[in-house]
Amino acid sequence: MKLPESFYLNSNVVEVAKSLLGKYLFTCIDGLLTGGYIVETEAYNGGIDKASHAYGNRLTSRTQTLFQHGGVAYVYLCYGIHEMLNVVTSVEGQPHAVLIRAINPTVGLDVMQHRRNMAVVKPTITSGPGSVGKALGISRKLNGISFQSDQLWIEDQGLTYAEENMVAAPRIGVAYAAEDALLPYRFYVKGNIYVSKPNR
DNA sequence: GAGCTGATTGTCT
DNA sequence: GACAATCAGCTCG
Repeated sequence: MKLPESFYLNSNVVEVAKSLLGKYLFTCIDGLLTGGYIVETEAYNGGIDKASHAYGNRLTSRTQTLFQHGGVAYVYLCYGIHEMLNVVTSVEGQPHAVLIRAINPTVGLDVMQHRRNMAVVKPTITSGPGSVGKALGISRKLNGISFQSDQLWIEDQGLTYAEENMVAAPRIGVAYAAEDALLPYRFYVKGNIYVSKPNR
């Protein structure tokens, strides 16, 4: 069953990032179903987070999606190559989002393998935000789409993790964000092979 | 309009 | 471990 709209309206984006661990993310692009459960996320805490694109409530054509109500996708291009998927949360006007950094694939492995041009399936197939985007067929055409749609959605299939199996750590690649780079806004499942950086 | 930078990854040494 | 790939947004002029 799809997560209800209310799940995404929580104004505590850090809480949402943590509770997304173990949730199943699916895409159905060009009629091809792919998905798996989320094992790594990062929270971006709206206008007061120097690591966020919307820091200082900066409103541009790119960031306007972040200001929408929770439950839509924010997809953007990084380094000119990688399409990254975020889950927009909280109420309209609060640019909160959760970056999906890694999933444990369960459905459509052959499709993902083809999209990634991999001769053999390796854990890197969905490890890291750029890899997740590519494997799931995410493109900027999905920017602003609802997580209640039939192209992109998240399900709760009853998978949960105990506190000791979830790790909170500083985010990746945000050194420019000064003191905000140290915040423990990255969450991952301890020991899962799809987590993008070494488990500690 | 030029110049720089980034929520990264794959490849080559 | 270094670095190229490649483009949108931001800052200045």
